[in-house]
Amino acid sequence: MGGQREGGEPAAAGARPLRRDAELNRQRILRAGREVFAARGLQATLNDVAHHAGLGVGTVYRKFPDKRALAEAVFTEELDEIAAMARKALAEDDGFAALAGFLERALGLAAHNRGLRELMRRGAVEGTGLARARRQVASHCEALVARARAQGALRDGVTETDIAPIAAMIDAVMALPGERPSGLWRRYLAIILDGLRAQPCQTPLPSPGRT
Amino acid sequence: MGGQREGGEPAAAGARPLRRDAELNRQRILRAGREVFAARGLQATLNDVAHHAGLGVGTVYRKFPDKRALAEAVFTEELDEIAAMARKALAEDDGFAALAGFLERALGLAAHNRGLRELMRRGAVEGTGLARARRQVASHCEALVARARAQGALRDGVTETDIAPIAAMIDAVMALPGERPSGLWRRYLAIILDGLRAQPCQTPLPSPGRT
DNA sequence: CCATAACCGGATACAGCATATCCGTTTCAT
DNA sequence: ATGAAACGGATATGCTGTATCCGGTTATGG
Repeated sequence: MGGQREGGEPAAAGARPLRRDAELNRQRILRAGREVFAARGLQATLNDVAHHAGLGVGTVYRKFPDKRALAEAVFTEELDEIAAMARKALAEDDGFAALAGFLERALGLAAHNRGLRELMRRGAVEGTGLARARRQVASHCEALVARARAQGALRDGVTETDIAPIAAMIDAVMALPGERPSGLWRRYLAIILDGLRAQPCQTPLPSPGRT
Repeated sequence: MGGQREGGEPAAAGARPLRRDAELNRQRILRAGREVFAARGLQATLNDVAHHAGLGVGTVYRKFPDKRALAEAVFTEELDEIAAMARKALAEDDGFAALAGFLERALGLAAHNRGLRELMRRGAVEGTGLARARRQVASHCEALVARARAQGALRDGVTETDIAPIAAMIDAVMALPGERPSGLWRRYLAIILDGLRAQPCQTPLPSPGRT
């Protein structure tokens, strides 16, 4: 799509294939990018990534013109994974359970990925593959909401525009200092999901303690 | 308390009073600090504040050793206002309404104060007057929750430790790009409050549009 | 009105940081 | 073996926010 090679396996067609070690390093960098961005967020340096990959900075800058390029490559993949989750949810029968389950799974993924969360807040530059993946996810969410609504499972006034704010709220809980790796966010997601149902309902709350 | 004069009127006892113009400028700076921090957040520069106050940078640095000092002075006041709100709520009869009303009012205040919100996320340096004010607010929240709970108004498992995450969530909605000055947050606060009640209940949702 | 201590203004030195480059060295491929 | 490709990482660059310094100004008491 863009100017960067897809995350897949070998080099793309048109261009002369990379030397074997070079291609290997490309993979290493992508991997390291994933890990570093997940752990330290988007503000991580390409130097960080390089070091983490056991490579020199120069190597990284030869493969990816700048940080944006690498981040885009990395997160487009991850957003596509989420889009796939949504598609799978769309196949379930119970519209509300599908929506709820998707949110839980997608946010569970984000829980361990600070970079991804930061990306949700900010927003992608238009025209990138990343923006495309983003729209993809958004449109699947719409479908999920629409179906739950069609089944009469949603409280009056709930729309697809509620999804982003809800994600933002849960993200905020995840970002809370202290209980980083705990599942505290599930507690609040439960409260919110209860609040989205057509029929008033109180599922048992996940405890404030560990998951 | 700290080493800085209180926000009040004239100079403190012990020290020789400031020259009249100097004291006036002190007020100007405090005022400007409030406004600038509220609008641009804690990352605002003392140079910004100075310019906003119509004063030179040097003047500001003479009154406040650094940004932290000014921010502390400014936000201690604001937190005290919130503590006062909580005390007033504690005087109401209906424990749940008191809690809900307090949250609404306090968050409504935060809605227009980016600096204050950033302060909630981060957390104050221990030992400052600011930390004291913070604890004050926290303890009042505890009391508010305890009372609602004692009146049997709270859903099972809800505790005072839920307040901070809830505030964080609402803050996240306020920080959402785009709908900054809208009252969108009230919508989600309503959902969450419904979820806090002992009896399942659905108050009508504030619309996603303007307030 | 004068003297002088207090105060003001804002140009600028400083420090920290992330980005991106450059080029001598090493590795691959034939 | 030998040239092309790739590597490494020290370092130049640019930017931002912090804080100081000192010549000029203003208030105040005698």
